[in-house]
Amino acid sequence: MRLAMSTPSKSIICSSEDDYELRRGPWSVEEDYLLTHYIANHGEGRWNLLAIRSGLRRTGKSCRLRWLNYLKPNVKRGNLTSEEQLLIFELHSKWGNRWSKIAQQLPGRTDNEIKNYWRTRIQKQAIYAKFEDHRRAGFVEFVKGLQMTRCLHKSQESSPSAMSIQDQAIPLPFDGVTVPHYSSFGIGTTPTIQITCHGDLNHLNQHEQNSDSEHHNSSCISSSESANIPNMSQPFGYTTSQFQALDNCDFGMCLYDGYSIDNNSYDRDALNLTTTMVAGNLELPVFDCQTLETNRLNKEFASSTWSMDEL
DNA sequence: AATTTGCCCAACCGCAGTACG
DNA sequence: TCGTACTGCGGTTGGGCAAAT
Repeated sequence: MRLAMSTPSKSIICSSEDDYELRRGPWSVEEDYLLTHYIANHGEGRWNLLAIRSGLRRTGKSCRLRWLNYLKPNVKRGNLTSEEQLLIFELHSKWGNRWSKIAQQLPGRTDNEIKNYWRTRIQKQAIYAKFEDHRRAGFVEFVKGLQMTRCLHKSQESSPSAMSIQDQAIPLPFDGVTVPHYSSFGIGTTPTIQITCHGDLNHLNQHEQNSDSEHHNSSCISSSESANIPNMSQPFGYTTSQFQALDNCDFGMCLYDGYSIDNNSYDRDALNLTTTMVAGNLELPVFDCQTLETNRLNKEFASSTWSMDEL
């Protein structure tokens, strides 16, 4: 048995002594057609047999993977929705790297896709923040904390005269952050988006007090709201500079009824995002965390205004 | 404009579990 | 009961592409 790089379509051809060549690498259109056609006529399963009878010079495993991850009709293409992302967070905190199990809860999504999503977008961020064990209790809150940090940066960007909060050790109110009731929104209903956070938000208040008064309402957290909040806990102790790096995660869109709402494009008048204090809890919007290029998002943030008034 | 860098994702690999003769 | 083949899962790799330099 030998391995050789084949020139056509850069695929690798594995040639055995009996001159039977196994193709590897990217699938061609013809191969896709052969596989789809065969399965349409004979059904799935018996992958090794399928690989032989269909005329594909692929292993059964390769055929199965291609079918399940790409060719199967119900496979969804494109970016994960906000709802799917949050569901992944929740399920991963519950089950860990059980990708196939998680994928079962996301119709049309493959374990491979979810795994890739996690690795490229979430795990990377967690490692950067030295939060390597994402199965540890609180990782979901960590992820949501990223969302909140986005909100803080948002407020900063919308208040040009505000004091810089970079490099200040600002404790983030992770504990008690709860999932918003996104799943209960009905089409056509007015959602109340909630994030609850326990603790002292006076540092945020201080930041606000240093802001120009005309931008005073631009923060996600108003002074009045943070006035009587009990002491803050600091479960992870991230500095804002850490989170600014984490900020590269694409938390740039407001979750609304399961749809991603671009900061610039949604109809703000149509939104009724209530921000209320309930027993020391503060409600904040939830952000999408994927799908758009980081730089583009940053530009969008920089150019958009997103004040409490608008909310 | 050319080159480098980093990201994303399709595909591969190895292992474990299951089915079957 | 055992051995083999098949299937499924999770981890890893590498190519393509776009952004950055």
